[in-house]
Amino acid sequence: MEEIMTMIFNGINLVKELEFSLSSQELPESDLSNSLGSISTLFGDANERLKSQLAWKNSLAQLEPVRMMDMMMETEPALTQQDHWIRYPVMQTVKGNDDTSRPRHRPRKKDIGGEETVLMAAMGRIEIPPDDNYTWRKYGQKEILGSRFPRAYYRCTHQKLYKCPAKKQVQRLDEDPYTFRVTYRSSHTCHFFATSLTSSAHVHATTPAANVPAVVNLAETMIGNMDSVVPFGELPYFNHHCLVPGDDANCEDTWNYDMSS
DNA sequence: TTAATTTGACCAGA
DNA sequence: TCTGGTCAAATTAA
Repeated sequence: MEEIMTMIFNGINLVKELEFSLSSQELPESDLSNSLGSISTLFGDANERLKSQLAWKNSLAQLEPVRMMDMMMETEPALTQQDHWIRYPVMQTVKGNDDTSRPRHRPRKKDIGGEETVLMAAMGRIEIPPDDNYTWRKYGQKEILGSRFPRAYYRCTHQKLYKCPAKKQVQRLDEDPYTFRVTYRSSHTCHFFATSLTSSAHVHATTPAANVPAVVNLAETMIGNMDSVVPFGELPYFNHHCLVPGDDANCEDTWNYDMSS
């Protein structure tokens, strides 16, 4: 983090130098271009490093939320709960729901299948939840009774193309505007992820929590394409076994973390 | 031009 | 009848 702060301060110094040069009108256009390029590169690099750092912490937390929380509390016990969420975005499962009762004309939440609600911290003090490595398309927003913030409704971008039923709702918490309650409904069947198509081929199907894609995607960001590093079969994968095709209610979903198989 | 977002209306369940 | 979830036309962004 210190390195990132140093980069930011260096960028600020460059801006100040540029400002001074402009005010004294002693800067040729070629130097102006170089100066702007340096500033842009410096802030861009700092931003990228920051994003990588946050994504890394986020993905670790998604793998083992409880253990990660314990580890972080051990190392920084003085942090408040809110500071903790802001600094280390953590995904916490709140509840599950597999109610699949009563068919209706228009598919409603109880028809769609599995439901999982997680709490996700904003990436810093901004009003958007962290990326979960899927591409979503917003299809609605509603003011919710008793809530200060509206609820946003998203469906998978690939809904039409691949008939992917995945949906999610995002709601900011009244008590903590920097925390989002994200409710995932139905699993992705599109098998594609926002930024990594190559790695997605290794994942047989997807789950709402999307843990593995996040890790694979992050690893690719850090060390390049996983194809050249991790042989197929050594990645954890998701089994989606249906007795009746299309009948999610009677499917068996399991993660296989056994690297020896 | 295409894709995504916004937003008011509509629908279904409680 | 109220509320939450979805639709779809209009608008905006890329």
